[in-house]
Amino acid sequence: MSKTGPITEVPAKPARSRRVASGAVAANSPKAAAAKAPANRAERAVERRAAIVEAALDEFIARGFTATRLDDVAKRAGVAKGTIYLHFKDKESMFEELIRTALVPMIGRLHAPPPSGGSVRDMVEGFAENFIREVASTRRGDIVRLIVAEGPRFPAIADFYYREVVSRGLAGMRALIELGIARGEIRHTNLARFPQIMVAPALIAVIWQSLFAKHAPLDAIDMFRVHLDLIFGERRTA
Amino acid sequence: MSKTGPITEVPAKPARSRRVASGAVAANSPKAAAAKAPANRAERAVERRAAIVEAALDEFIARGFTATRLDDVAKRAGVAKGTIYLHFKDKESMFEELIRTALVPMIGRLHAPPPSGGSVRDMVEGFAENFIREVASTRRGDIVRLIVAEGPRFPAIADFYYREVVSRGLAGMRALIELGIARGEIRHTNLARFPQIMVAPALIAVIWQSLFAKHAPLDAIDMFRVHLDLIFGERRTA
DNA sequence: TGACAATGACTGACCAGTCAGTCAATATTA
DNA sequence: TAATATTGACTGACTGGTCAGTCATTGTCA
Repeated sequence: MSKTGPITEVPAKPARSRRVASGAVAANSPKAAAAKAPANRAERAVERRAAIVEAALDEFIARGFTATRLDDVAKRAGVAKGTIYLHFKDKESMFEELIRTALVPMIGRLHAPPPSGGSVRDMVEGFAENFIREVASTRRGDIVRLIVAEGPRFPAIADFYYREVVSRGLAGMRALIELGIARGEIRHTNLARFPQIMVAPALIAVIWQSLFAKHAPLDAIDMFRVHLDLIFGERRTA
Repeated sequence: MSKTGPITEVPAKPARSRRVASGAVAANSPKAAAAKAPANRAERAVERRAAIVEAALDEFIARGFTATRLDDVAKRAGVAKGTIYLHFKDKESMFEELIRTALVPMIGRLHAPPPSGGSVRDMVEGFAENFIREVASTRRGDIVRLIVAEGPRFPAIADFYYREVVSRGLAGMRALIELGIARGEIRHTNLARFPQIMVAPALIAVIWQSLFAKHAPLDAIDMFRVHLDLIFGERRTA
């Protein structure tokens, strides 16, 4: 065994082909660079960097840190390997920066102004539906799995994740729970001690999707509603 | 970066030293081989295999599949690298067999006769306490994390885990939930549709322990009791 | 044209897996 | 029982392939 591992193959779209053959078509005006023809250097550099980030995330998710080959990342990004090193110091810092970058949108959500209208249950339910739709069923979910997988070997990443995502998320959830208790929607006052319970099914859904979806699909949103019924009591009609 | 990675160092006890220098001490009788002097070949082989399994599990847990070096496993087991290949076909099948072997005790638990006495809540609580004590806080928990980490790259393992552990565990839990519903202990009949909810906090605890324990210790058993309160209603006194 | 971006062939370290040789344990013979 | 032969478990140096990271060369923009 050398090439053929247990690793599920990654298709690797060939990325946009190399530059359009030199002198061809001057169809678009020199300045009005639309989507296709990248204008100046800086712009192109940004574009390439994005392509690298994109490709690297896909590879890291599919193979994990160690098994990912930078040659593959380069090929997938449509770039030479050396180009990667114009943007990142080495594989390790590239990985860390990637994860950090990928988490920013999630962190953004946590700060998003909670739509204070409606019941606490509606707030939690809306939040969870968002989370499940945008995380559990997308590549962001794989990032969470990636953190679980590589966290112990990258303490810096686990620390960052705890600080920026977990502790903030739990604090927000705790506040929401306390609001629910104050309003009389939630009767179990102990729940505020373990906000983890509130989000547990959502996380289970993330893991389930990437490991067992093909064995037994899981309707995460439906499951979460049942979970909320436990906490807030059975829903009226809806 | 070549040797010094982000990898948290693993101490690696040097294992028992090579055979005691030839003619030394005949302190113990030739047949009554106690713990120290391994008697015949077969016995020694079994012992060595066990040492390899032990060492390999530690390394795989600490570093993951790809980053684990068989040289290190051999060193830790106090054995030459070639010896590993007397017991396992290659690294990959070694990994798979290890995981399978490590799961057997867990599978055993799932089949254990449920102590039918007492309430359903007591049964679940007893089961969960066991699980948290024996899995969440031990190396078995790391194995669960390892499966989450490597599962997507080892479909065979994910399949095995689903078939032997997950589906059986959930089926058992569903039966328990239905019993609880029949007895009137559980009012939310929908819970039987998602037994995952029942075990979610226990799994969260497993992941929490290996990623965030040092940031914020989590009393998993306490948390699980609160979770059960949601399902069965607040506990009387106890 | 000068300055910088991009390339990809190359290097050296690393590691899974091999195999010829060793030697303690066991079997056989005298 | 002692001397000798046979076995096969065990070893570890070695091979072949892989891959992170480098850098001289080439291409491109302003």
